[in-house]
Amino acid sequence: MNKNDDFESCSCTMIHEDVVKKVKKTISDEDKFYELAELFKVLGDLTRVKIIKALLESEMCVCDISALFGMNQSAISHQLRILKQARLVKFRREGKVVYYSLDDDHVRQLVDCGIMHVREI
Amino acid sequence: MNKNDDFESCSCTMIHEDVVKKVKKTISDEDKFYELAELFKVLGDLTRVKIIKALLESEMCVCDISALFGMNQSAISHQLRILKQARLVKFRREGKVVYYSLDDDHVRQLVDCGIMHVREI
DNA sequence: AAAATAAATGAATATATGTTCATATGTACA
DNA sequence: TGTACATATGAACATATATTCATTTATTTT
Repeated sequence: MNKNDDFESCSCTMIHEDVVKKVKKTISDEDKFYELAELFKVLGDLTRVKIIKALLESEMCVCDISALFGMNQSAISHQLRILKQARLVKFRREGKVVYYSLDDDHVRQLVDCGIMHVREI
Repeated sequence: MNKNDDFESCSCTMIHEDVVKKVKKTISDEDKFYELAELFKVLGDLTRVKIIKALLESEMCVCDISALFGMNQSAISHQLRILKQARLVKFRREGKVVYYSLDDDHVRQLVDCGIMHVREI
């Protein structure tokens, strides 16, 4: 009987079976980790981080965000869609203009946590 | 004189000049945002998030991490290098075996913040 | 010194992702 | 109803990235 029997096949020899078993118990829910990685992935882009940082200051429309960063309106729209899908931003329409803002305070906390790590912005 | 003169060229018309100017002041340091995005990008991968979650529980060697996730030793090594470069993990060597652990408590906070957003893991 | 083992690294490949361009949609106003 | 403008969307392209395979490096043991 092989030491690796409880785990998926892998070219490695397990060295500390006790540690691996203990840790394995705590990370059972793969789906949740997928979601967590997806969340961080959404924040892991310069354009999107900048958009979020801007929205931390003020609600803004697509045009103004584009102008602020000197970027294509389409590029901003695409990124806003990704932020929207991740429920990081929400929007409201007023005539032709669509205003975006942060969806909740978790976002602020999350960004602040990140800033703490890279130090002062 | 064009409204956009203070900003890089962009196909858009700025709508709320006051808002854009106000926000622009607060996001002057582009480099820091780049670092912030890089940090989130590093966390934005399923394998790396799982490694970090494992290391939240216990220091582990490369072999054991590989066995835990049933993944190639090389794949894990590559990912650990990325985590190392981002100063999210540190390591110590003991003979042939290299043990990895989290670099500091910011990491824990950051992951906890993320978990809060995607709800219970 | 040679063999064995844990980990790291480089190259290759397949996949994912961001931006641009062109165009469509939605709204206001003449 | 037609024009103008703000935004959204689809396709294309270029770039970035994760994993695998093959190999190398570092360390221990015989």
